[in-house]
Amino acid sequence: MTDTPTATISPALIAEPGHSWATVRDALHARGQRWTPQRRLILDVLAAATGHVTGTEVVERCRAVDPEVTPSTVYRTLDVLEELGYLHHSHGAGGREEFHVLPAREHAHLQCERCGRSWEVTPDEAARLLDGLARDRGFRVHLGHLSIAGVCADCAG
Amino acid sequence: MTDTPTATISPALIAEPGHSWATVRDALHARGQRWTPQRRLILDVLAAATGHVTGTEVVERCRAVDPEVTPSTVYRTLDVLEELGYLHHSHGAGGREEFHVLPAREHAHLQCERCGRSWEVTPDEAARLLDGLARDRGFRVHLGHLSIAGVCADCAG
DNA sequence: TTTTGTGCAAAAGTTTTGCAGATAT
DNA sequence: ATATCTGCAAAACTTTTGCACAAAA
Repeated sequence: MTDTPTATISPALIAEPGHSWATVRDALHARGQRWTPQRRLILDVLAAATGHVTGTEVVERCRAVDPEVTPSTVYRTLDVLEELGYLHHSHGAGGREEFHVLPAREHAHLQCERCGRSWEVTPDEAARLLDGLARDRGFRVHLGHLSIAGVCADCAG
Repeated sequence: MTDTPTATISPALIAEPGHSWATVRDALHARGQRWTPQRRLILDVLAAATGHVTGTEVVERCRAVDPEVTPSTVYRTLDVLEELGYLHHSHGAGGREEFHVLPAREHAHLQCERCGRSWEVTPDEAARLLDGLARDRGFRVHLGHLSIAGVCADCAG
């Protein structure tokens, strides 16, 4: 991994600034915490991330917009947002943390080891496995933390 | 994670030196590669690891036996062994690489987020999920790379 | 004004790499 | 003899932490 392109980030990667983060802001305030420009930027980046992003990616995309933003701020904010429940993280193919904004329903990720693309796996699809593990072992799977690696249809040829 | 105990490693963690690694040695030779004391030690450590170990753990356990062994040697050997197919790695709760010697049949891991214990998930148990993904999406899951996080029966109370 | 957040810089932890010398074949 | 391995040291990379100053409430 020597290729860490500080490339220009496509505008599409940053959510439209008009997005209302009122709920998050209120949740922060309810805990005596602050609503800052940096936190809004980080949320914009997360919201624009289709599926998931690594910590490094969030840092890069934030810095592409505002070079003043530092890694420490990003990581600390990701922690806060996860505590608030607006964010989950799992571990992708490279073993790096992958964050995603909490969607309507929790889902797992399917990740192709060859092309790197990823898809969501809904609770329905995973139901049989989850139910089986719950029934046989009493194990409750944390679906949002589940990353399934393999080879996708296209790459299998 | 400031606690990296260089603690004495229980003898139980190292496989009996009598173990025959003839197959691995032959596979190495078949590729023009060398059979070295360091590689044998690393295999002993891996074989004694119940289920999985992180790269750091392999390093520590090797050094507990022979302090001369260096991280670079361990990581390079792990790569070689994985290329040969004697080893697989996945990513555990902390996102760190977890290696395990390739068992008779490939299996996934179930890992409790509270107590940290882990169990094997057999292909049978995961079959429904795997078959579903293969049928509906043409996605072939890499079972040995699958680490399922959640809460175990004991911790759920 | 008081507490929380930020940027900076430095550290921590894991894994990788370059290289000269050692070793397996 | 010769290509592969090893140990050492240093680097790469991601993530964390301490601290003084800035900013939010």
